[in-house]
Amino acid sequence: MRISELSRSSGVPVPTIKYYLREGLLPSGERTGRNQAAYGGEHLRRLKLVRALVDVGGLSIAAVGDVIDVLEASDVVTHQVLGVVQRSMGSDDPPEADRAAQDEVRDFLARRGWETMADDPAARSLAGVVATARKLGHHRFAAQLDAYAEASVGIARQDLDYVLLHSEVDDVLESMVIATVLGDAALVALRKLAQRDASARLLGEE
Amino acid sequence: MRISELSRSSGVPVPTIKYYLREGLLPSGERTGRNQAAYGGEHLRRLKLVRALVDVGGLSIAAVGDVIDVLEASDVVTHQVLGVVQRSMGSDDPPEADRAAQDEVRDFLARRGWETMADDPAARSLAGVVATARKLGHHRFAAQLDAYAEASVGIARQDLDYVLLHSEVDDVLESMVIATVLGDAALVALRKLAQRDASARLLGEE
DNA sequence: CCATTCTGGATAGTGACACTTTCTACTATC
DNA sequence: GATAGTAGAAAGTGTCACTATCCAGAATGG
Repeated sequence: MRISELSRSSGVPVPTIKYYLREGLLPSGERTGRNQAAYGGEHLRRLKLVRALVDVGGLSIAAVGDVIDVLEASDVVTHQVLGVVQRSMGSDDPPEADRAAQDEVRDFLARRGWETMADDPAARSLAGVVATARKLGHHRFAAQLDAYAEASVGIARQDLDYVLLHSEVDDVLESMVIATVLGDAALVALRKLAQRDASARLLGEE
Repeated sequence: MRISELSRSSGVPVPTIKYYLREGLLPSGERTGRNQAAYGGEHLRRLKLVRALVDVGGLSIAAVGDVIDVLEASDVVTHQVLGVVQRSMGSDDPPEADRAAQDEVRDFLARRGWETMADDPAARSLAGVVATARKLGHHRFAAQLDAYAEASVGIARQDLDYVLLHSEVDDVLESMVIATVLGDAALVALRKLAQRDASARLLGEE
């Protein structure tokens, strides 16, 4: 497969593929001459993954690069990939949390038995969210966290089941990346639909 | 309050405040002279809201403008604000869904009794997610939707409760905006924490 | 054989975005 | 009366994700 066919079957313009090659998001094709190279199914597959991460996951090109690096490192454990993917998906630098917000999040983590995750980036961005809520006068927002967490636990169990179910079929690591990124997008969309449904029922249509 | 004090108490640089004024994100202060204006608490409050939408919600300046416009329109109903906020938060243009993905989402909506929301942007982006999953070889991803939806319904109920609870205290519309945007960020962070917890339990630490 | 199309690789340019900088002509304050 | 601050306008900046242009050489169709 030459680059034009790769472009045709992926829908990604040739110059963009070249750009991804330059950025190390795609391995270079097998050289068959001074200015000729052949690409295979793995390239197509990788290209689709990159586009999914960018288009659906909203990852920057640099973040996709980090994910790819982890996928290609051979000595990486499943549990670690999750961390890298999650970090790549996180916001660049969450607003800093003041003491009160940090305390609320610390208490919350303690209630759930999640104390060990206090310095996880996700916990920090959670503290940032709570701090922002407080600055906006929404001091009771933190009380929502328990309900959100309850739902999240159910979702996470689903996520794990899904990944483990696919562990024979495919590359587990890639499945984990895909499930994490697509799951996020799906969940956000579904929350919107559920909100609109609830809102329509309680507050009346339009 | 002059602009420098507004800057100091919000942490937003003066030139940025001027930029927001130009973009209509902030109403102009009350003129007290040819080149002097006074800003009040409502300006500070608005400024904090703008920063929350940008920093936590990841909204573009244009999207924040749309939200502000709706908040300032007096004849708007609660249920409509939700739609505008949700649209402002959505990705610009989700990947197009092929027939198979559309069918799966249609079936899913029918199972939930959500047929009426088939042309909601959130439903479209959901179809885009499913289509992307299929392109990546994850045909069973759509089966996850029911579990996600179940969790989303619980979350949405929480969200509504929260907004209605605050309907006396504050501006309901603003509460809705804040709860929707911050809730999204909180939920995404919590899913990560829950995933890491589940992953640590099932797959072993580190 | 030869005109046209395509190739990998390098370099430079583009458009959107969210600010920043700089400017001018004033005004407030010490 | 020197210094700092102000509104408003215009131009500039840095980042990002491409996109365009070149080039020498290779593939392909007639």
